[in-house]
Amino acid sequence: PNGPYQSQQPASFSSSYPHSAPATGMPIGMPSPIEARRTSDESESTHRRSQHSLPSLQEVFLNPSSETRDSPRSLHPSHSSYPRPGEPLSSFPTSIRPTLSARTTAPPPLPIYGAHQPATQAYMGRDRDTDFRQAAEQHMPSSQHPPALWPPSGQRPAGQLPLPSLPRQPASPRQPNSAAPSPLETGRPPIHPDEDSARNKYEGTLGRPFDAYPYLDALNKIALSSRIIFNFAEAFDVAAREQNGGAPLPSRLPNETEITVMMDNASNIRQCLNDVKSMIQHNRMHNERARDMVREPVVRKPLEDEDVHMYNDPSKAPQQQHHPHHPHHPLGHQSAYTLAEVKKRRGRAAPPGRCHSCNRVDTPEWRRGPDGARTLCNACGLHYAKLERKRQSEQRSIRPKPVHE
DNA sequence: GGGTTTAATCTTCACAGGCA
DNA sequence: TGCCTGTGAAGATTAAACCC
Repeated sequence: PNGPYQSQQPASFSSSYPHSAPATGMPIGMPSPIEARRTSDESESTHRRSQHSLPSLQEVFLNPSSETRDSPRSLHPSHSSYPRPGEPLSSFPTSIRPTLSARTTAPPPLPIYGAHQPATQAYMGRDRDTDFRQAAEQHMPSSQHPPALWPPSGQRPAGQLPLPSLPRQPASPRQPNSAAPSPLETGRPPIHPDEDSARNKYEGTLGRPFDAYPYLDALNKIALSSRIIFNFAEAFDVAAREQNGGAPLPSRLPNETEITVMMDNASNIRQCLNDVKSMIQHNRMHNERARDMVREPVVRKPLEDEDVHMYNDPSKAPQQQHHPHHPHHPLGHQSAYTLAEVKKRRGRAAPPGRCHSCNRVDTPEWRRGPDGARTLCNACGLHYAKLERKRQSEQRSIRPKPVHE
C-alpha cells in the first residue's frame, strides 16, 4: 500500500477488475456463474471502475498504442520510453533497450519472458497477470520462451500514471464481453457470429473442443510477441518520420541485436501458430474418430414409448441405456468419444482437478462434461446436461414424423 | 408511470439410486 | 466401491399482474 502507484489504485481493485482471477484461482476470461449473474448496472460500474484501475503488465509494457483510452499518451509509461520529437535517440535506447546497450550501471535481469516479474511485483504487488503468466510458463519449455520483451519492463519512471487496464488475454471466445477490447485493439481478427456460435456450443459456458490452457497460452504468446514487434516497429517508425524524409541517423536505427531479437519474436510467433495449428488438427482428427466410432453400431430405431423418457432423454430407453455410442444419446456424436473414454477410465480414480468451465476446484459433485468424465463441477455439469437435453428435444421436435403417424 | 406483490423460472447444492 | 445421473429443496432472479 505504500508503493508509489498504490495511491492510484482504487480500493476495490481486485474485485472490480472484470478479468481478475478470484481467490478460487479462476483463470482470466472465464467468468464464473456468479459473475454472469451480475446485474448490468453492476457490471457497468465494474467496468467503469476498472478503467481507472492499475494497468495490466501487458498494457504497461507492451501496449503503448492505448491512447484511445482515457489516459493521455504522454502519461503512458512505455510511451515515455519512445523517442520524442527533437529528443536524441541516445536517451531512447537507455530506457527502451537497457539490455541491448552498453551499460555502466548494474544491468537489470535479462528481459526474457517472465524474468521481469519480480522487479514488476516489487512495486505493483502481486499482479493479476502473475497467475496466468506462471501457468503459461509452466506449459512452455524454456526453449520456447519469447526472446525478449519490447520495450523491457520495469522501466516506469516515477510520477507517471498508468493507463487503465486491458484484458490481459484475448477475450474468451466463449464469453462475449462488451467490455472486451475490439479486434483492432487486440489485434485479434473478429470472430464471425457463425464461428462464434459454433464455438459456443453450450451457450458460451461449456463445450471446449480441446484443452483450453495450451491453446490460450499459445494465443497469449502470439499476442505478446506481436506486440513486441509492433512496438519495435512503431518506435523506429516514429524516429524515422522525425527525419522528415531525410536519411535516418545511424543512431536512430535499430542495431543488429535488436533486429535479431525481433526475428526471434517472429520465430516464436511462428512456433506458437504451428502449435495452434497442431492443436486444431489434433482436435479435428479427434472428432472425426469419434464420429467414426459412432457410425459403427447397428442402429435400431427406438420405439416411441421408449424414445420419450425422462426429459425426452433417449439414453434412458432400455436398449440404449448407458450406450454412449448410440446416436440418440443426449451427447450426440460429438461427445461419444469422450464417453468412450469415460468407460475406459472407469475404475480409475480420476483426481479431482478444476472445472473445465468455471475452473473451480471444489464442488459437491464432479460431473461429466464435453471434455469427459469428472471435468465439470456440479453446477456446470447440471447446466451442461440440461442444455444437452434441451438440444436433444429441439432436434427431436424438428425431426419429421414417421410415415405411420 | 411507478411501486409492490405474486408467480414462474433459474441456479445451485446435496442426496439417493443405479450401474459397472 | 466409485462414478454418474436425476431429483427435490432452497435461494435468487425475472416477469407479470395489480394497485395507487
